[in-house]
Amino acid sequence: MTGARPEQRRPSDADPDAVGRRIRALREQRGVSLSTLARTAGVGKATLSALENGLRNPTLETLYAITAQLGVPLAAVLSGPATTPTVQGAAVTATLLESFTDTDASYELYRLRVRPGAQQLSPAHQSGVTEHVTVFSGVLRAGPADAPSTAAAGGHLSWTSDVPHVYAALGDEEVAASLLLRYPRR
Amino acid sequence: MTGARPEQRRPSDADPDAVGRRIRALREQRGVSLSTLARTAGVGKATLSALENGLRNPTLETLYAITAQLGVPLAAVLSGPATTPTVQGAAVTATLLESFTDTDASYELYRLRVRPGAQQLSPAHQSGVTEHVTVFSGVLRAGPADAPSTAAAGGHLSWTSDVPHVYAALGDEEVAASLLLRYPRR
DNA sequence: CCCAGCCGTTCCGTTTACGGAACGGCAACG
DNA sequence: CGTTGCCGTTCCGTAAACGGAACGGCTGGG
Repeated sequence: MTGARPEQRRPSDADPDAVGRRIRALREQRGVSLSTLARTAGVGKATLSALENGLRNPTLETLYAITAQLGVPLAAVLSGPATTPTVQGAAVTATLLESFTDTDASYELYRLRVRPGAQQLSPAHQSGVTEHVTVFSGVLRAGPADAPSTAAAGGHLSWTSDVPHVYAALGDEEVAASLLLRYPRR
Repeated sequence: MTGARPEQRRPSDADPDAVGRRIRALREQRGVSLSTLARTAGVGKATLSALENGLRNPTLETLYAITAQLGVPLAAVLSGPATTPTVQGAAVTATLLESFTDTDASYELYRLRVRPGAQQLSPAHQSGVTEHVTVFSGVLRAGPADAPSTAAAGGHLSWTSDVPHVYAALGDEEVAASLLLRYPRR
């Protein structure tokens, strides 16, 4: 590095490690080999390999060639949902992905993370609010406080949240899930 | 359509000229000089100058340093404001909100819009892929082509998408919904 | 068993993005 | 006028991102 400045680490926001992991995940999800993706994207295997392992700081052109071939926007491999509002609770972290309103109701779509070994009780919402949860990973126990249900990866739960309700991760794995809140128009 | 990944993209995403113009616009909008921004962002004036004039292919690190100093997410200079990756089909528009991978499977969360008066048939996915749809508004008829189900606002449908499947909006109202695709790890 | 083919990583020479410094242009001031 | 100060651009040596090729590992076939 130029100048006699102490090496500054920037592990957080746009670190090459996270970008590399996302690219590798997208590639493997499509069942494509590194060699093939490198060839079809028009970049060197050395480049793609180093990039996926976070050993390089790619140029925009390289990143674009790869994400274009993967069929995702460039932003998809950069740091996650940027500057989105997040709610933190005892056991649950919720990130708002999108909100939506139509004539009958308004909706809020959240990304949920539930930490293991803790439970979170939420007070009742206004009457008529429903919650829909789809579990990505882990085992989730959630629902009305007096009658929660359990769902594993791929499962779906829904309930009317006009009574107090709970969230808990069973086992010692963090639960990832999506949550859709539906607020009927009053 | 859910079979086809987003393949279209706006060409401006990685156009160094457009990126440079957006950075220059953001900088001037804040009334800060090129020299000052370069110093506070910790990049060379030569770099910033060349970048703004579209003469270089910046690295991720450089872009991040500059956008962080400008106080905007990196994605803000890659494409126009509020652009999201979108797949268009005959009847369905899908916007990727988030993708997620864990040890067992990977997930893609989409925002769906289904136009009334049309129907869309999607080919089978690889074996084991499941789709979860939660309807925001309108009435959706969707599922395996030989046995689709119907859901109204607040309802939820899910099916295994290793056979051809259909999407259609019943009535004359557009359907808004969320779609979660789950790809088991092979 | 060997060999062919593909995998992802490593090696290495070339290209190029990088920042410090030098430059010309412009405005303010004595 | 010269001088000073900041502007954005250009020059240039260095560090590093790049792709081609070579490499070792694994798998399937003869």
